[in-house]
Amino acid sequence: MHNPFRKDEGIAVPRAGLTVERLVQAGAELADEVGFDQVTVSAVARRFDVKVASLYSHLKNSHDLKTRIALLALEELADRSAHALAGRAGRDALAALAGVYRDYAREHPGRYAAARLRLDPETAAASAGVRHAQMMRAVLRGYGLPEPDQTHAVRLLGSVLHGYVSLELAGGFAHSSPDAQVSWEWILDRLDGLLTSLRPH
Amino acid sequence: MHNPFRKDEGIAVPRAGLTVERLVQAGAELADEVGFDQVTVSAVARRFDVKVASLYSHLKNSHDLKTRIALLALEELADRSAHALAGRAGRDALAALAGVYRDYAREHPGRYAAARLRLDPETAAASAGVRHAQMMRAVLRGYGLPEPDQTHAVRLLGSVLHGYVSLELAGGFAHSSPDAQVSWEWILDRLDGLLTSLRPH
DNA sequence: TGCACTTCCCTAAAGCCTATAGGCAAACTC
DNA sequence: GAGTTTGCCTATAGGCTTTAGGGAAGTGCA
Repeated sequence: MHNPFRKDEGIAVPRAGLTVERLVQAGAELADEVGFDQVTVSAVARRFDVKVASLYSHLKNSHDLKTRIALLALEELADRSAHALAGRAGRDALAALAGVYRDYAREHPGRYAAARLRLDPETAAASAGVRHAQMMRAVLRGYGLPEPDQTHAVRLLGSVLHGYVSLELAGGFAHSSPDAQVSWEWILDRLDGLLTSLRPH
Repeated sequence: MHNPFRKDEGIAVPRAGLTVERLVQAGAELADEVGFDQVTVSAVARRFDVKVASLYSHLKNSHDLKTRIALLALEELADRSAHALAGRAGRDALAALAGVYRDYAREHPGRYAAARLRLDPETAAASAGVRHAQMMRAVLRGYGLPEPDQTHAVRLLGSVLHGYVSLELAGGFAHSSPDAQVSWEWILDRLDGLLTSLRPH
């Protein structure tokens, strides 16, 4: 697979070149293919055609692997969000951010599930989760809401995005009309209207 | 625990009285205590002070156990919802339904997680999930929305409820002001206002 | 009451996963 | 090229899942 040399029946067995980064990357791919809860140290070892014990010099344990995959997913999602938000404001920014979440979840369901992993406070504080919060606030700042409305709106927006994407990923809207895409746009329109109507004048 | 007789060092070892119902009930309690993903056939067997293999005459496999816990949770949640909705309409009904979801998730986090388990189509179709959909539509019917708006609104409502409850359960709103309760009410108010404004006149 | 039959929980065993300890050889350092 | 470090290995132990088969407690009927 990743290192064809390792399966040779010859005498020389080159090293597999394992690094934490490669392991986490492989774990993320595995998550997208078979589901985040199916990601296991054993499965990743199998991908590299290497014995399981070999991974334990790179990873503390199974939870460590999953946490790192979660952090990777949060980074990727934050990067995409930052890129999509550049130069946008208002409804445009809202739609861009929402689109990033939805697309990421559909392209990388396993990673998206990983990003929902509950992190311990210190890890969370050092993660890209902070950037997510900042960007969400940035989008809402465009609507000029006073506090505490802005905070409430952050929570509403977070709930809608996460909730919709989760339900769609779980197949909740499949095989029923109207198409999920139409509802998505309808929801964004209503959300935009709501936020706009909250601006003090 | 459930059957003190079984640990007696005496000769007679009475039967444990295992039934699918008791196993599922114990599994649900276990889920609330240690998390749904920690629910295992072994752990349930331990609760009844019984060997693991004994459970396999009552349960097909581990997945069967989890599915049954999910179905139990869906039933309980649907029952509570039906009770809470009786005689209510409009904003009242909306708040009642939302309150049931939120309270259930906080009282029974493991069961709530179980309720989010992805069921195969036939199982889902025969589950209380159907009642959930009906009740959500019933709440929205009170707002007199035309189609396809009503469907969009069902999806929005589902997303907000599930999203908010998930995020709160994951600790997303803990240790930050304003209090999650305040945001919750704010969100319900906005949602009610939004739905009301959509009614054709 | 006695006997057959069913039900219930058991022991045994195999397979996969996590995790730790210790070993040998490849790769780097000087 | 010798010494050190690094990287992947074997071996091992414990936990969870699942199947196969056995023995004893309960049930029904003569």
